[in-house]
Amino acid sequence: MNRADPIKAISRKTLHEELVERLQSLIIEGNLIPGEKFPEKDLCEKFGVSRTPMREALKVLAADGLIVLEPNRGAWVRKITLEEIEDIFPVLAALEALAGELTCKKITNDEINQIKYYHSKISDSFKNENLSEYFKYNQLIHDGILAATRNEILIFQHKTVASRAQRARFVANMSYERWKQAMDEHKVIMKSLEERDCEALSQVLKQHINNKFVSVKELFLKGEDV
Amino acid sequence: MNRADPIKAISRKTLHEELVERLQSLIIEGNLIPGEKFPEKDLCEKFGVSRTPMREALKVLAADGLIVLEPNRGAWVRKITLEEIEDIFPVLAALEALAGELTCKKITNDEINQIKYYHSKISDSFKNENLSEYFKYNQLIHDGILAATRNEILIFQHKTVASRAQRARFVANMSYERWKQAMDEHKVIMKSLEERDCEALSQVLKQHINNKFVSVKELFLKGEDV
DNA sequence: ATTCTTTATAATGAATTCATTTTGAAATCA
DNA sequence: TGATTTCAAAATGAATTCATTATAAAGAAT
Repeated sequence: MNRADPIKAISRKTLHEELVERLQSLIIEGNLIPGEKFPEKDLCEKFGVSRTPMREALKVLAADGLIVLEPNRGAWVRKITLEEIEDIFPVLAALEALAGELTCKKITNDEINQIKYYHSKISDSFKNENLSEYFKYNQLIHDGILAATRNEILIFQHKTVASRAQRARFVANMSYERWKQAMDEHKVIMKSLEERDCEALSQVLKQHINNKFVSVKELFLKGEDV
Repeated sequence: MNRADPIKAISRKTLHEELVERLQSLIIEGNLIPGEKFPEKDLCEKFGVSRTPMREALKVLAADGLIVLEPNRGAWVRKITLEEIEDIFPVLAALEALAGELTCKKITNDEINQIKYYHSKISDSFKNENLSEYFKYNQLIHDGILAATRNEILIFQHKTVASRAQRARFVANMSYERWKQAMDEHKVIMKSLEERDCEALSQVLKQHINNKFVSVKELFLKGEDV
């Protein structure tokens, strides 16, 4: 599949695919409460589908680890524990480090320019203290780096692990200090990318995740909910 | 969940769970031919189940990337390409490297002794040129190292990626030279583990995968089937 | 003969139905 | 009062049924 190919195949979606996506968003964005049981019937009524495609979707989400299915007992959104956070971030850091190495070797100048644009936007949002804009461009930058690795397996695994991290509501919170730190890290990310310094990029991406790890863990211990 | 806990919860399995496991084995062991279509009806008859649980299982396998589902067209075992092999192994190497780091810090003496036992068995199987025994104990050693990381996310992601690698039949083939090289690597793995040298263990596990990568790639290019 | 329609068959998508298990409230007993 | 048992209602597991889409063979047209 050529990335530059402007013609994309028309993707026809089955109900269960649609449901997987919608439910994933609901869970990641925290609209379904962890630990709370949700009966199939209610979900089916909300989405206006029968139980068959809904149950298919639930199996997929369970395989991804977003929900827990107990035979004959039903589905729960998986609770986030400190232990899970401590498991997730080192794996995410390792995947980001690899992404840094690979991206450097594969990224095109056009792609670097695109990310430079996002970087300028993210600087603006920091100056304007616009947090939701920050998250938007942060996501675009990191997705851009991942896509440039040209490694479908890495992209897929990263997405899976990142979505589990995302569920910690704390990921979307930041102290001003952490925000400032993150901006400094982003500067180093951009610099390493432009210089195509693989080692440096790999290291700073890993450090970026590890610093976020520290920040998320602090917020989790303070909040102690989710 | 405590690993040492001798009492395991009785696991009642639903049909679809059973099917996922059985189909996974069939695919990984190469009993279902990549690229070949398999109609639901045939599978249902073979396993003696109705379409409902079978279809649930297929969705899960598709989410794991073992099969491809096209709406209204059915299911295929995903073909392995050179590109996929080249994507898989670097990710696997990164995960193994992380496993090495973590294991060193967490592994108990009992667990090291258990792995030492497997190592003695694997040396025997090399001497006796018993390849299937070699693979058996190789699997046990690597599973033991993963389990000792105590990182459920890492264990899960590693399993997913490793199962995709496993599908390359070539993984289960080895030249005598490669086998000898692998045995040398195993010696270094054991030494690093006993000395709890994190850095060394991480490096040798990564190298172990990268050398396997080279060997698998060669066999793939020679064979050019699957 | 080759290509294009047409149409019957088969396969998949999704809703419904039936069977089994869980759940929780009412009834019973200590 | 509190614990245990019983049983009806609700939820889930799985099979069946119905609807829609793909497939491929037969016939028509060039």
